[in-house]
Amino acid sequence: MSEPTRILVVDDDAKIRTVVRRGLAYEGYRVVEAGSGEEGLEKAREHLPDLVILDVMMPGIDGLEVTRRLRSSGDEIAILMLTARDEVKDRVAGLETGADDYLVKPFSFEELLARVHALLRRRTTPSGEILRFADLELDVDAREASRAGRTIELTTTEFNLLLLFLRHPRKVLTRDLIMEHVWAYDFEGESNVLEVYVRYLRSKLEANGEARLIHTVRGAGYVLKE
Amino acid sequence: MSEPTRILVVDDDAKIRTVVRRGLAYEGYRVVEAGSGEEGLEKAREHLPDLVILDVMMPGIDGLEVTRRLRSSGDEIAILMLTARDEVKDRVAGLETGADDYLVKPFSFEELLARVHALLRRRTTPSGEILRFADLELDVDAREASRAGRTIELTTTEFNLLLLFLRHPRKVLTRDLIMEHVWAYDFEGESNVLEVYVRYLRSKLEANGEARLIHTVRGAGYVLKE
DNA sequence: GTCGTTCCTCAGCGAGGGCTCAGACGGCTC
DNA sequence: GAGCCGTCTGAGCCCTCGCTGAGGAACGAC
Repeated sequence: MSEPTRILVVDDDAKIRTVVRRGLAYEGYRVVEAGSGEEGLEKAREHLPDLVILDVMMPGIDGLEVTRRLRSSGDEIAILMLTARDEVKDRVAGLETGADDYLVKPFSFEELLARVHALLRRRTTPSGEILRFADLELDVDAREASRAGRTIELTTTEFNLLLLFLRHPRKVLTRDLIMEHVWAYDFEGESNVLEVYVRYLRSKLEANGEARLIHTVRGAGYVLKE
Repeated sequence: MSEPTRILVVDDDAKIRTVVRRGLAYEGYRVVEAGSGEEGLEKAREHLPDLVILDVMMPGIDGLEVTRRLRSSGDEIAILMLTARDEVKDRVAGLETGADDYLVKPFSFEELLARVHALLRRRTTPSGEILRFADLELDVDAREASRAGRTIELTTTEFNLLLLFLRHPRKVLTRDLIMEHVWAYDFEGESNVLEVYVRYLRSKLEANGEARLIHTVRGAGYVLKE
């Protein structure tokens, strides 16, 4: 909500990437590019985008395979597939492997934008959502957490941070990724805000001596796990 | 001069949406459109409409599923379902999942309007409606509140604001949402009317030293909760 | 006109919460 | 066991957000 929506564009055609990137950036999205399937998977892991725009036909790992792997990784990422004209079988295969929608090349930017909007709408947190992990609950509407029944008040930043963890349980989130998502920094100088907020969260979540849920992964980042 | 009634129209057929929107707008309603179930849920969350007009047959999340999700979110929204001709099982299923009424396509606008009026009458002011939260009561007809038995006089604006809170208990309502509902602003310049009225309400509701019910969520908005 | 009511504006203030910093801690490597 | 690097911790600064009290504008009743 507060954090900007991230879109990953995977296409081996640099021209298409550029057009799409510029257009989407102008619309206020954060755009990451990848020129191949391999790079796409890597960038997806690195940035946890909300939406992936994916060309089917690429040398190496193609769009279908990328879709398959993204889906098997468990995150709920929206996938918009770009297919060549008249390649009906591609579109069918795309939807079957798990793409959420497809767009036939060539397309106008407006068409693309319409699909993007539609897909992102679907992704956004549905009403009444309560995220759970172990004995921890986060009521997104009420913006409050609870653990083992006791209510926990959170400040905005704490809430955003915990939300990120709960959306990606059991995944190690790197410092950079967290900073980028919760603080929207491409920060230059060093700062230890993240450590400080992890501490705040821990102290609130473990106030009654409960087990640690946010674990430090030295040299990497943090994970939410039992 | 109470807040305008909001109606959300969810149908994948743009023509139907347009006809319905124009007609209802002419009748003085505020209309929001959505072209899919997903978008419908999103718009419902964003605008908190009083009534949803919902097509059953839609690709993706269909009308039944939308109904289910709206109902599970706890808000009391009136739902009018649009079903294809002769699809009796749809109508039954619709009512079973929680729709309040249905209308068979094709329909005349007058028929639709009649149902809309009927539903809104039933929903918004079933005579003698009293909203409650904790020890707070709001008599919608009399436009007056009471807490722990003692009667509280409210001005129009105070009433509208409290009504909004009582219709969405335990939900954080953003400033923008509240402004939009109670003041019908798409306000440009800054104003702190909202803060002022929250203050008025608080001072009236807590005149005898009772616990706070309207809580500030810094950086976000306000919630009604114990 | 005067009075009362309600809506809204404004400016000052207080504190919540975001962030920084320095030093302590602790796990790894050698 | 020593040293180092990465993380944790406690203290504290400071800015912004929201709260407050006062008062002016608009409106209607009389």
